[in-house]
Amino acid sequence: MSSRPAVISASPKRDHLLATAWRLFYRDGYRVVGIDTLLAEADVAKMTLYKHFSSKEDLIVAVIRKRSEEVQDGLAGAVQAAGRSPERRLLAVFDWLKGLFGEADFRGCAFIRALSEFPETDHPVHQVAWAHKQAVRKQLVGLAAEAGAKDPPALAEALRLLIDGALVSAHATRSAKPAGIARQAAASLLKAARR
Amino acid sequence: MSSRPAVISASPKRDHLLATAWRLFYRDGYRVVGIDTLLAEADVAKMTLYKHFSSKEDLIVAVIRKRSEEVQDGLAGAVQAAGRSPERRLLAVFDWLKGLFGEADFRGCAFIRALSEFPETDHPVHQVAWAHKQAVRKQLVGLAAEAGAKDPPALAEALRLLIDGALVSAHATRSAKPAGIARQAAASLLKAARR
DNA sequence: GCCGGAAAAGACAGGTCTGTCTATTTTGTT
DNA sequence: AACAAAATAGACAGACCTGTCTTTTCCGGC
Repeated sequence: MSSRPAVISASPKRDHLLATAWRLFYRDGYRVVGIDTLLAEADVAKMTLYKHFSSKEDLIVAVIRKRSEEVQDGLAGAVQAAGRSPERRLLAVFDWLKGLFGEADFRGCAFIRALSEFPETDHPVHQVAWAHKQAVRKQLVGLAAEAGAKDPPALAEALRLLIDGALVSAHATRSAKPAGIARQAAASLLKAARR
Repeated sequence: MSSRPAVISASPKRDHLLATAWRLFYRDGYRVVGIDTLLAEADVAKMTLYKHFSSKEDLIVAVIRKRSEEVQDGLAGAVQAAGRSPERRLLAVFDWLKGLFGEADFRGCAFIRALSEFPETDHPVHQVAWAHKQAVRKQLVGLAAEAGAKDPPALAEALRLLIDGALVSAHATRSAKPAGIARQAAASLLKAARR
């Protein structure tokens, strides 16, 4: 018996589809990009797609889940690289943001855009996008606690507001500046939250 | 000669179309709602729509512009009703937000959703939605200056990040709580910005 | 009662969309 | 070389999309 996993997952075609779908969905939008466009771009047959994903919606969910993991890993890496100072570790989140905003193909937050394109809160795409925001919130609570905040969940929540706002601003202005504004505000909030 | 304005605007049919379009676009999304659905809901003929608007895109822009005026007026009214204390006037923005979040049909920020559905920054819909955010920013700069902030534009920018973040959070959680979090953070930032 | 403009009704063109199906070809393993 | 699994090409259904066009109907002012 081969060691093939029970769930159909690790497949080169599947990965290639996910990567291409991510690129197009993020660039143009989840709804506006059609299956045929995606297949032409990926150079993959339609039946192959529907063998790996039950529907376009299912594909979108998978794309968002994968991106969520990448973002969480990137964030955790940036925090770890920031050293041991709890304050610096917390503010490293905003430096990481600045880097993200500076990328040439930055088009805003894929998760906020998913929440917007699928505004019904019980829609699977909406829910998986929101699950990402909650995962980030968890990371922030840890950092806030480390940094000695009196009420870590409260500080984390405020920081998330700053981050989401910065993501929106950076998208529309095509600028990394909002990261700096958010960073300064975060430092101020942290100071106040320690007292 | 009657006092009809030069620009074809104040028409009952046009207003009715704008109102219906707003309701459907805000509930379901700008792209997902088709012209035919809108016309059936408004009980208006297709040619009537295309007599008042040159295209669907033109209609979306008009809807967003109208909503922007309403929001700015609502905000200005809430600030004025808050009295003369500059701090209270500034924080009234967040109380107004709380009321907005509590509305039964609240579905997030129509402008952020427009920015998300039309992610190209030079798209007319993207630009008109961003113009709204800048108009709100102007109002905030005034309030920040009144409240004695050292750098009013900087404080206003930070407040806008909090507001946009709260709008996203309130949408996904169907809760008015983010308004309180943002209000508290805003009060803290204001205190720090006065020193 | 009549006339003119606004609106309605509905067909139409030319696309696009998702998802299914079949038949053929490629690929990897033994 | 043979076989099985995976992927391909391409047609297809049935629905939807925006925008245009023509014909008919309504309605208010004179």
